[in-house]
Amino acid sequence: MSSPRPLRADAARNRESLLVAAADEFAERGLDASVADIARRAGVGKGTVFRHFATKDDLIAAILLDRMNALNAVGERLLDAPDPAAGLWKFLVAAGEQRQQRDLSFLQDAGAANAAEVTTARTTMFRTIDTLVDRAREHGAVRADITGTDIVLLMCAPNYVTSYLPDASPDLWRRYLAIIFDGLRPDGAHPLPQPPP
Amino acid sequence: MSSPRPLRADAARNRESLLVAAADEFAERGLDASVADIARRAGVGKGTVFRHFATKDDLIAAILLDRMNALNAVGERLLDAPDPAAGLWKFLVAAGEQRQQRDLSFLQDAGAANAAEVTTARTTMFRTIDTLVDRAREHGAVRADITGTDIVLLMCAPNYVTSYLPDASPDLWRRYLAIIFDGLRPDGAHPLPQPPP
DNA sequence: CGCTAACCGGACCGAGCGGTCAACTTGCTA
DNA sequence: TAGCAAGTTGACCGCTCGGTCCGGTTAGCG
Repeated sequence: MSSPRPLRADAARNRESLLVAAADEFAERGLDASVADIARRAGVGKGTVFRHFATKDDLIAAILLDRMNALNAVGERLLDAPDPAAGLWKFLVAAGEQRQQRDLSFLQDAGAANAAEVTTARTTMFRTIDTLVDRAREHGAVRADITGTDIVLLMCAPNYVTSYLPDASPDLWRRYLAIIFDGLRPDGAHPLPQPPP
Repeated sequence: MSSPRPLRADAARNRESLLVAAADEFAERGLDASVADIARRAGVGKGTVFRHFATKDDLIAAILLDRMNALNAVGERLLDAPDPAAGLWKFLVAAGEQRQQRDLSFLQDAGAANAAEVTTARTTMFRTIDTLVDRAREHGAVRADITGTDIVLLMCAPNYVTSYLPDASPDLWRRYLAIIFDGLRPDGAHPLPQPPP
C-alpha cells in the first residue's frame, strides 16, 4: 500500500525540509501560519508544498503522525519496564519534552486530526497508555479510580498551563507534572465527584 | 473618565446583544469567528459592531473584562470565608463553571489580552487568588511549596483537558479539578523538581 | 550522454476577512 | 411635536489566504 516508486532525491529532501519548516512555523505562529510562509522558510516555492501535501490539512496530518509515532515508539519501549510506576512517569516526561521543544497541541483542533492515519496512531497510543496505567495501578503506584483515559487527558495539561507564562523557565512544566502526579497517587486520595469518561 | 453622555436606549440594547452574540459565536467557532457572523447573530448590521467596538480586538477585550470582573466579584466575596480551604475550592469551582458554560480561554491569545483594562482586571484577580491561597496554606489545606501563581496556572487545566472529549459529560472537568486539588494537598506531597515561577 | 517523467516555482484566482463611509432612520430633548 | 445629534446600515475597499496551473528545470536511467 506504499508508494510504487521511491521519491526522487530532491523531492525527498524538500519533503523533509517542509515538514520541519512547517512544524517550526506552526509552533511560532499558531494554527494559521500561512502556507506561503512555510514554503519560504523551507526555501521552496508554494507550489511545491501542494505537490507534497494536497491541502494544508494534509500537511498538518503528516506532522501529527510523525509526532504520534515518535511517542508511540517511546511508549512501547516502556511497556516492559521493570518498574511500572517509573515507566508511566518516563512516558509522561517524554510527552512533556516533545511539547516543550515545540508545542503543537493546537493542531489537534484542525480537521486533520480526524484523518484515518492519525486516528489509528491515536488509537495505538491510547492502548499503550492504558496498559502503562494498568500495570502502574496493579503495582500500587496510582490510585484505583484512575483510568488510562484520565492520563491521556491529563498528560497535556502541564505544558498547556505553562504556555500562559511565555517567559518562564522552559522546564516549568515539570513542576506541574509532578503536582498532578501527586494527585494520581493512592496515598491521600479523596473520592472523585465524577466517573471516568 | 467615563462617558460624558449616556448611551441611547436602542444603542445600549444593541451593545448588550452584541456582547452575548459575540461570546456565543466565539465559543462555537473559536477565535476567528467573523465580525459579520457576530453581527448577524445579534440581529444588527456589521457597521453597528464597529460603532460600539473600534476593532475586533476591542470587542474581545470587552468580553474578557466582563468575565474577569464576574470572577473577581466571586473571589472577593470568598476572601473572608470562615473555612479558607473551602473558599479556595469554591473559587476554583466558580472559575470552572464559567468555562463550562462557555469556554473562551483562547481569547487570552488575542492581542486584546494586553489591553490596559484587561491587564488591571487580571492583576486584581492574581492578588485575590494570592490571598486565597495564602490563607489556605496557613490553614494547612494546601502544601507549603505552592504559590498563588501555581493556582492561577492550574485553575485553567480541568476544562482544558476535557475539551479534548467534546461529547463527554459537561461536568467531567470536576473530576480533574478534584485530582489536581488532591495533588495540592500537604499529605503525601513529594518534593517538586522546579521552583515556582 | 541524452531523453523523459518527475519535479519545481510563482503568477494567478476566487473567497472571505477586518474595517470604512455616506446615506438613511430614530430616540431624545426643549 | 419639531429638529437634530446619535445611531444604523450594507455596499464597498484593500488585503491575505488556500489552492491551481503551466512553462521551465533537473534527476536518474539506459
